[in-house]
Amino acid sequence: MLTRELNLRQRQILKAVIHDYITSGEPVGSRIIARRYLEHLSAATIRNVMADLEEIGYLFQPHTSAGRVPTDLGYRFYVDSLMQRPRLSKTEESRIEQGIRPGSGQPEELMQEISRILSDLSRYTAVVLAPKLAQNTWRRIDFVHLNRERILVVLVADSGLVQQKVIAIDEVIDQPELDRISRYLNAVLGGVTLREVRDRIVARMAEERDEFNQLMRRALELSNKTLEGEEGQVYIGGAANFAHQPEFADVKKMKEIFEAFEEKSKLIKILDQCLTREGLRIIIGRESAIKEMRELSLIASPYRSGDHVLGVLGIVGPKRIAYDRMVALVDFTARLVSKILTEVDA
Amino acid sequence: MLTRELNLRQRQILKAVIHDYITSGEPVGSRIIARRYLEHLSAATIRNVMADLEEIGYLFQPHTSAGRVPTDLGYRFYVDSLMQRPRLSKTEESRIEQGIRPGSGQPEELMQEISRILSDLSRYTAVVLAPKLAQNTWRRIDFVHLNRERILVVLVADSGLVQQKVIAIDEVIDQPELDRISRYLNAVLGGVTLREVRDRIVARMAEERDEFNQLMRRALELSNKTLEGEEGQVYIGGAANFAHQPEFADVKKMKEIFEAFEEKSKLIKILDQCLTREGLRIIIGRESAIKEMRELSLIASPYRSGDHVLGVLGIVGPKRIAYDRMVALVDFTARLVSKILTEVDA
DNA sequence: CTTAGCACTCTCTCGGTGAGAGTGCTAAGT
DNA sequence: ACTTAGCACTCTCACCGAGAGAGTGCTAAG
Repeated sequence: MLTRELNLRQRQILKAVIHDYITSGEPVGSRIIARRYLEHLSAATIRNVMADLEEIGYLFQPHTSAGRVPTDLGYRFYVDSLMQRPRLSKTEESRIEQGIRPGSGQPEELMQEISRILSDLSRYTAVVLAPKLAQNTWRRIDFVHLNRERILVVLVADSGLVQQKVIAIDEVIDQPELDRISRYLNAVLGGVTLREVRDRIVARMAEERDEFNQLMRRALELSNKTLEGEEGQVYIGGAANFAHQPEFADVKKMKEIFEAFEEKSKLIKILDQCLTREGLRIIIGRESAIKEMRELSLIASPYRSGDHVLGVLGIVGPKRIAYDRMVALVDFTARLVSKILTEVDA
Repeated sequence: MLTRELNLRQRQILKAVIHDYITSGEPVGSRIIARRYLEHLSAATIRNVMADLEEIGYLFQPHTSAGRVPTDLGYRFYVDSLMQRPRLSKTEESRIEQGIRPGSGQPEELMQEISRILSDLSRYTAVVLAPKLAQNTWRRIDFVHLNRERILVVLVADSGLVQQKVIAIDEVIDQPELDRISRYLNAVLGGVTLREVRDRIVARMAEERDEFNQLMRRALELSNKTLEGEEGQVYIGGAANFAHQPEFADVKKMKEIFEAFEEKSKLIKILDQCLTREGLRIIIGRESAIKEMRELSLIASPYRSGDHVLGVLGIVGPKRIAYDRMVALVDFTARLVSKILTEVDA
């Protein structure tokens, strides 16, 4: 497949087909392209080119006498080589800025706000992967003794976010001892993940050959318990927007999609992939290897606090989504969120 | 309307119509009733009775040559006077008991588990209204100083649930002072809501004529801030189950419903009504005064910790839901959750 | 009071038909 | 050599009408 060997005319026509299909949702014929996009050419000429594009695998014909529809490959070429990246309007930018203001510093609120504003502005479905305890870098840790077996761990991230977790312990540790442990941990903390803290403790224990230092041992145990068994959390906004889309008018398809959204584990798997990479990513249809995403596209970008990637935010929509606008939207939002989480508050 | 003046035969026939409609989803004719439910009567006789029931307003005919469908009033009479209350099977009971085990003591988990098990077993949509800070009675309160303006409030309920909230304060309060305040509040706490604590402080301030006692003043302020601006939280499980239902095959209706679920405020409003009342409640179709619920029924029951009603759990489904089974399911679950939240853990 | 019989009404399914859209191919034009 | 007009062909979709099926209300007889 000579993906990058398209000549100007082929590129123009592919672009036109995709644009038209994105707005209309109906297979687009040569006539429409000739009239609406390339007036100096006749329908017959365009037909020839379209036949070529179909052969390369960029277009597809649902049936003999229908127009053409882009394939996954066609969209891929479009987003990689054809698409321009428009900016959002000032109005939209300020709507986002207004919409995302984490008052309390609790991640839940921030995630809700992000998913809300993304789904409102896109009219599609927003997905946000929350920061994980393991991923985040922390400024402070506190332990609150709840009862004999349970302790509440309070973590304040460098970004100002506050996360909590209840952990179960085997031995009784009283509050003064907990305070000592947190003082000890806090001394090591600062711009560092909990995993790194653990490693440092282990290193220090080795170095000091003091394997039975109770304080260190307990600090290690509490850190472990805190990191233990954490699964990603996804916030979904505007799932109902799928009902707008004519291509999901079929109830079976709708059901499939809604079930996929409820069974969040698959979604987390895809989003996790975006977590490792830097920058915005687009996953089109079958590219995702997940059955339910066959007919969907994901536009997602990681967000950071400082240099640490914390989570992912994005939009899920039909493959005929307005990629250019959505890229602008997701990109702007991710940058804004990163900025908010990076500016350390007093 | 002489609602309770139905004779035996009318009751039998109404019950038969409702049972058949609930399982089949199709308008039921006199023939079917005669064959399947009341073999000693002829279709013609049943037709006469059905005509009567239609006149009273319990049945309705979609068109001249269709069978009958129950009206909201018909369902209402059924659940009030006709329905028996079966027990769940042992298998189901133990599935629920297995499914609801709040490990961490964080309400989120418990709510998730409840909504999951309810939607799994009912094959409809589960709704759970989370406990509110204001409603709950507390065993302990702690404050963790986060930074200049923010404090984390940690509340341990009598039920063992742990809830947190970040509040913003105007004046700087350091950790030792926060500890003093929490000691003071803890002394008043125990089987009591935060609102009552506030009232007691106010009373004591009045009594001691010591309006400028800083400790009390600050304790009061922190309690106020904690209660401030709390909105109900709803957990929804199995929304995709609506797609099973033939009556929502119409995409427009589906969309309406999904949007209603996303816009949770309306749902909260309905559930709040169930919060005040004791015991299980059934709301059928237009009884709810909320447009989106027109075609839906809600079966909900409050759950308690000790004598305090904390929240509500229930099931939303089409009006032709299997009321008897759902009532058993919701009732059992509410009792179980109440039991879990009442048994004080060590 | 119950029931059999009957005419009537309404819906739903199915096959057929024709309009419309779009194509590929061929041959002529530039 | 590329472009375009013309044309036959294919496929879908909306529409129509007929007929089966289901259920009713009414009447008259048991």
